[in-house]
Amino acid sequence: MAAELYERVWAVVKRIPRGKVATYGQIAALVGMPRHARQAGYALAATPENRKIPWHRVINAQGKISLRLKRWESGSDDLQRILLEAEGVLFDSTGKVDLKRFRWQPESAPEKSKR
DNA sequence: CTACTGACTGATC
DNA sequence: TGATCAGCCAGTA
Repeated sequence: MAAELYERVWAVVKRIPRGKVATYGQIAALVGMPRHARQAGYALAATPENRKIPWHRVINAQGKISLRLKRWESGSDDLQRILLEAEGVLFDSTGKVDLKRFRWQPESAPEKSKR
């Protein structure tokens, strides 16, 4: 079952150091799914609270909070954003994170060479 | 098996 | 910067 992949995703997410963030595509690639960003998101969506997973450190490639912003509970605008700011991740005027500075770059994921 | 939807991504306008 | 289009995979109806 894909549940194993989920656990793998969570494991990767847990490896994200405080004050850093990672994109879905990045996580997906780390777990062995180069083009499964969506599924990576699925895994995060299925992340059980009891797992203590810093899911808020996982954002989209645009450096913005995803979640399709469709069902945020009244009152809590951007919980994810608050949590990230609390860890040192800053957002710009457009509400985006400076991936150039806060993107988590795992050793196993050489992300050099200008794209 | 086909169709639709979904925490996405990258390119283009 | 922001919106739109198409591509990708998986789960569910």
